Amino acid sequence: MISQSVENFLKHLYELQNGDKWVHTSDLARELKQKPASTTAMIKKLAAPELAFIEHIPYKGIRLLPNGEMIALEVVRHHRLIELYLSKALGVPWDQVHDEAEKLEHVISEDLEQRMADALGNPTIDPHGAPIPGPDLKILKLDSTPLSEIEAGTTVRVVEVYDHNAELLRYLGNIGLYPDAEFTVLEKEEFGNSLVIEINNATHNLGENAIPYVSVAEVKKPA
Amino acid sequence: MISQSVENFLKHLYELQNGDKWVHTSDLARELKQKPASTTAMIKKLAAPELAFIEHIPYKGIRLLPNGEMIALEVVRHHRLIELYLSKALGVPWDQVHDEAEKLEHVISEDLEQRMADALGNPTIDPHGAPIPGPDLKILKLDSTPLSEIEAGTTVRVVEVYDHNAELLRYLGNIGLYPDAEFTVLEKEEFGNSLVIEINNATHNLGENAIPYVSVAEVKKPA
DNA sequence: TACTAAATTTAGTCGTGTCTAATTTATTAA
DNA sequence: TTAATAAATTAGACACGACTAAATTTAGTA
Repeated sequence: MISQSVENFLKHLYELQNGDKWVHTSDLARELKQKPASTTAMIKKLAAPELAFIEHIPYKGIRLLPNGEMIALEVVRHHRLIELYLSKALGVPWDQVHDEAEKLEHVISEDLEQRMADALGNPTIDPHGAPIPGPDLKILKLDSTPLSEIEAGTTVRVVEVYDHNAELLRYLGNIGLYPDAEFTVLEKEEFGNSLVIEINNATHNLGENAIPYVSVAEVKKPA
Repeated sequence: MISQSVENFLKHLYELQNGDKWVHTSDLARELKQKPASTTAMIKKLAAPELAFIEHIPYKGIRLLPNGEMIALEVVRHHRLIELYLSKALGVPWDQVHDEAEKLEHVISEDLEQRMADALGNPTIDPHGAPIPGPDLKILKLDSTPLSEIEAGTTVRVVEVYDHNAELLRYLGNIGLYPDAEFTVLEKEEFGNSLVIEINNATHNLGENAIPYVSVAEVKKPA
C-alpha cells in the first residue's frame, strides 16, 4: 500500500518536473511545506532500487522513473477529476476546489474515480484548464503561449491558470478570466511586468502576481 | 487537529455504545481491526483529563464524554451523508457505500458537507435506514422493532439494516429488502432463528446471518 | 586558485500509532 | 473460598514521517 505521503511526494514532483526537468530538493520541500532534510529522507527511500520510483543524483536533483510516474499520474488524475466534479456537480468555487481535492485525491477508489469520470462525460480538462490524464494515464499536451509573450493588440483565449492561490483565483474569476474566456491585451509595459487587458467590456491591470500564471492561445493578432 | 485514528476510534465507539452502554476494550478492538493492546493505548490517551473524550473504568469499559460525542457525531454525520450522496448522486451500490465513506468521512470540509446536504435536500436517513445527525448534531430516534420479535402473519416495513457486510447487503438488495420496502412474515421457526418472508410476490428464507441486522415497523398485524 | 555562501545531506531525536509478550485483574465454576 | 480462565493492561519494540543541528558538497566570486 502506498502511503499518502508518498503519493503526495510523487504528485508534487510530477508537477514541478514539468516534462523531464531535474527537480531540486529545496523546491520540492517548499512545495510539500516541509524542511529540506525531510525531503531528502523521503528521496532516499523512494530512490532505493526495490522501489525505483525516482532517480537521484546527490546534490544535483531528482526525477521520476516510470514506476513513480505511473503513481503520480494516477494521483493527478484523481486530483483533477475531483476538482472538476466538485466544481460542476456541487458548485464549489474554483478557488476552493484545489484544497479540497488535495485531501480527497488520496482516498477515492478506482470505482469512484470511474463514476465521477462517467458523470462528467470523461472530461479532459479541469477547472483551471489543466489536462486530466485518461484512465490509461495518457495526458493531452495543450498548445498554449505564456501570457507574458503576447503582444499588445492581440485577442486571446485563456487556456490555463497555473496557480492555486485562492486570492488570485478569486480575483481572476471575478473579472471573468478563466479557461475559455477571451480577452484583449490593450497595453504592455516596458518590461512586460504589467498588462492592461479588456475583458467583458471592462479594463483591468494585471501585474507580476498574475501574468506568469496564465497561458493563452492567440485568437486575433493586431492589425 | 484531530487525527483520523482518533476520529475513527470515537466513531466506532459511538456505534458500539448504542445509547450509553459501557463498551469493552475487546469489542472496540475487533471493530477497529486492531489488537486490544493498541486499543488500550488509545483509551489512555483519550481518557486523559486534557482531552476528556471518553470515560474509562479500567477492566470495566469505556463510554463517550460530551467532548468525544460531539466529534463522533460529526464523523457519523459525514459518514452517513457521504453514503447517501454516493448512492443517490453517483449510483454507488448500497453494499459499497460504507467502505467508500469510511475513507472519505475524515477528509471532507464543513463546506463540502454542507453542499452535499443541500444537494440531497438535508436528508435525515441514510441508505441503510440509519438517521443522519443534523448540522446541530441532533439525531432522530427511530421507532422500530427487531425483526426477530415479529410474529408470523405480520406485514412490516423495513426501517433499518445494521450490518455493513457487502455480501449480505447484496443479497438483501437483490430480493428487494431495503429501507421502506414492505414484506410479510409467513412462517417463524421454533426458536426464531429462521423466517420465511414474502416480498415482491416471492418467498425467501432469512436465517441468523440476516435476521439480527434488520429492524422493522409493523404495518398490518395478523388477523 | 582559494574562499565563501547556499544548498544538500547526514546524524540523531521525537510523536503517533501499531505490534508482541508478559503481567494483572475480574469472573466463573469447583 | 479458591482455582482456573478470559479479558485487559503494562512494558518494551518498531515503522513512519517529521524535525533540528551539524557536516558536506557545490557553485560563484575575489
